[in-house]
Amino acid sequence: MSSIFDVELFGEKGFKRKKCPTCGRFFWTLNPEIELCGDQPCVEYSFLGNPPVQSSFTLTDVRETFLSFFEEHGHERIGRYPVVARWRDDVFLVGASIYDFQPWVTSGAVPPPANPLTISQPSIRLTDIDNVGRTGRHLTEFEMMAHHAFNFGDKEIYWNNRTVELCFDLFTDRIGIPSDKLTFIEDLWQGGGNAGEDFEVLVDGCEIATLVFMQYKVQNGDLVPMSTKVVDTGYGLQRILWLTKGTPTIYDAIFGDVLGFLRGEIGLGRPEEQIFLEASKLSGQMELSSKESRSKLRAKIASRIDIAPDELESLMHPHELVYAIADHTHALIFMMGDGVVPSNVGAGYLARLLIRKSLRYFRELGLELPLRELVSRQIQTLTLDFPEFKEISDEILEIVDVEEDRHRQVLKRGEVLVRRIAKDLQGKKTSKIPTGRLVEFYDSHGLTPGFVKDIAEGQGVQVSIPEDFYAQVAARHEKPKSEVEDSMTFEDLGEKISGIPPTKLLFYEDPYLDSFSAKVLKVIDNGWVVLDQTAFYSEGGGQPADHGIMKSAQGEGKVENTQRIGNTILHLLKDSVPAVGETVSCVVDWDRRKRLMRSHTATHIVNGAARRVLGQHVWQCGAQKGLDVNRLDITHHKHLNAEQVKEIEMTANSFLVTNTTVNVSFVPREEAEQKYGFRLYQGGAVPGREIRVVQIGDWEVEACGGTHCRSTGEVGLIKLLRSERIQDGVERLVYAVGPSAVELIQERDMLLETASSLLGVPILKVDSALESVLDINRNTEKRLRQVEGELSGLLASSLLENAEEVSGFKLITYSRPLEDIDFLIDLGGVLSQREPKVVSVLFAVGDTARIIVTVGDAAVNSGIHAGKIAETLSKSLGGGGGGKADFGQGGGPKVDLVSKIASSLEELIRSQAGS
RNA sequence: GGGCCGGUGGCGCAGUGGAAUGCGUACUGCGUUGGCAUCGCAGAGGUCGCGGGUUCGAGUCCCGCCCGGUCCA
Repeated sequence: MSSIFDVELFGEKGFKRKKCPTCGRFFWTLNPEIELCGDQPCVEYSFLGNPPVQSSFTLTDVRETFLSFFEEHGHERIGRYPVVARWRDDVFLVGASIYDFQPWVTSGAVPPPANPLTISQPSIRLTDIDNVGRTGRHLTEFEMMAHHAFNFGDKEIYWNNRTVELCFDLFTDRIGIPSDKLTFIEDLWQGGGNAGEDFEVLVDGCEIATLVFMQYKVQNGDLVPMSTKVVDTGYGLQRILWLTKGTPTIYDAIFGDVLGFLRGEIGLGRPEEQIFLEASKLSGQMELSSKESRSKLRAKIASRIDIAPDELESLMHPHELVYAIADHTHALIFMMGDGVVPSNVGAGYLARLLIRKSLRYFRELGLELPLRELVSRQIQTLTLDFPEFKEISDEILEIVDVEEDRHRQVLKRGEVLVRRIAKDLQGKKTSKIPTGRLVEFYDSHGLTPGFVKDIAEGQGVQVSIPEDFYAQVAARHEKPKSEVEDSMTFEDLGEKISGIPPTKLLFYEDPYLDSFSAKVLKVIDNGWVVLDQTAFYSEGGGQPADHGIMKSAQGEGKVENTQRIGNTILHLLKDSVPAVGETVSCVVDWDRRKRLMRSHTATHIVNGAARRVLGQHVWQCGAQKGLDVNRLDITHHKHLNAEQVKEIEMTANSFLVTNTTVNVSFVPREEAEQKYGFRLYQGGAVPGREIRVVQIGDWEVEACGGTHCRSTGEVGLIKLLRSERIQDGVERLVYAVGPSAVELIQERDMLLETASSLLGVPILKVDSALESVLDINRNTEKRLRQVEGELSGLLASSLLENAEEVSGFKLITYSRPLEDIDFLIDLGGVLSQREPKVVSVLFAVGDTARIIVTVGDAAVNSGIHAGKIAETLSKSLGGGGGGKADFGQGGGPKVDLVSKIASSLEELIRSQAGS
């Protein structure tokens, strides 16, 4: 048999292959009595209260045991990666150790940092977040310990035999698990577009490791073999510790101190071991996705330990919340420690989700404790293993406070909102809040149905929460259709340049090289030219492409774009395109390039300044260098005020004038990460075994592919123009650099000059002069309104004196320019107040005509209706109108008819008076 | 990145296409009072987020943008 599962070790040790009668899967074991595979739901956990190992391991012990074991067996130990996957755009968070090496290493594009290697990678998975605390085994943050071997082509490090052997030795020799307790189940693993056979490794029903032999690409559902074969293992650190302790839940094994603290704050006793022991056993037996299955589980546990389901619920629920809080805040620290700032988008939202869930659980438990106190405790414990969180802990706590305050605001606003709606419904004699409203409260205002219920029922309005509430929320988010993908232009180019040797990058050898000669290797029909070497910088890292001139026998061509695909640089030529084989002489548009170099160096300086002014949580999360203005997006939880912007500007410029040398070097990845930390990856992680490190003194060190000035003095000047809020948690700094900055300052100066000469005061008095101008304007307007009021009084008298008597009413018609419409409305009001028998029809005439009709009390009582008069008159002007009995308005575009409709007016009044 | 909710005096909010006498609160003055609270009277305070469009007429309807909130990936 040549199956990948039939490894040498099994033969040597005498493992037997069996088929599980329940799930039908094949598995390997040394225990002749075992029939079932050993996984859930085929078997129950049997280590609870009865661990297979006698030990007093801690998390630190297990981690160290693992890593040193693999070091002793030829693996290089690699430091952990951040939990924020800045080097990937397909995921926000690292969910497994292999994420660290995707896609660059696994695709073969970049060599691994070491081979084979071992690592313990903190990983975050939020998909099962609602099961955390309830199942006894789910965590949002866990450490995946791993040993990886990358086998490229013929160069094999090791494969299935060695992998299983190492795993077996680790568990039996070092952890001390009896060998006949180990079960290896055959399975097929798929994920992230790859697949491979794998073993699930189980002990006493607990899965503690997965050994994947990744060797296929998934294409259209088929498995296509790859030349790269990767040993991808994952050992659950927390699971292994749980196994050795045999506590009722995994939370008891890892969060001991925190759980005790929380229970103390709430006044909650220790949970009944038997209950949670059974819960953990049983929850493995069933999917816990719906509320229904959760209550089924409750019922089952209740019958096992002979207790009423309601009583069981009240015994378990508070403890489940305590477990969940401990877990959520723990994961939160990893996320924030690695630079995630809570936000309403991206990874930031996931951090906010954890905070909000924790706060809701606090509320449910009646816990008044500030969240920061719990987080602070957790950090203290966590820094023993992760000292890197020390320097950022104060900021984490501050941000947690800000978030808790925000949440309070949400609830406060929500309470007012729900009260209002409840009152509204009562007015309509409806005593129940409709489900649609409930969904809207949650989706648009962040209010959970439970919260709404509390408030509404206090107002005497009923709320019933549907079972499928969250499904209804989800339904609101179903997309109608997906967007069309971008054009594949560059991918098309990629195929056409395969086989061309890498372009020699002259701009790295000498960033100040502005002219060079090169040989044309390839010309693609639409004007893209590949050279053997180039000083044209290709667009990347937020730095726009170089432009310039390329001279050949064909003439002088303009380089209008430069792009990089893999290791090849392509130039887009306009006018004269050279021929293959020609030698061309090229000149880089140096004014452009010099501006971009200054901008790029300035960006690093501003980033460093922002971190110094605002704190360690500041990370670059996007940057665009330009010829005139540049922008840098940074993570920060509050709006920047004018003082902070000024301070960043001053800090940056004060450093700039020290004229510090900008040092660029290629450094092996591991060395760079060790020396400078993951701060390097401000612009996302950079591929390659060697990283190009741009170091500006001790101010800022970044992995960066851009071109930079020799020293900071060349930047000249950095002028911050403004800050904007891009998203919650992300602030954008906009700034100009060098001569561009001077230009902008000059423009602003000019504006001030103009303003000062318009106002006729010196520049320093522009503000106070403008203030007094505005003040005068306000007073003038007020005065105007007063005069208009007086005028309308006088005018009313005169109009009433000259009013036409029609059927005992005083008919007034009067016309003014269109812009006096407000005056006419006022006048109409005065007329109807002064004279009960008045019927006034006022016209405002301009490009269009407006009609105001006011009618005095007596006339209204006699049946005259202002709105109807306005309507009738307006219709004859080609428009429409309406209004109340005493006040109507309308108008129409037929301006020239205004003088003629007066005659129809008398008729109108007579007919209304008669009716 | 997408969905939804919102933006009207300092603050909290009303406002069926037809007058912003807007409402509550805070503010100023006067009165009531030994003083405070309370109460009464008067007053001040508005680019209805911005820009287009439809209309005789837009806070209100349509489109775009800006800002805030929230949920989802």
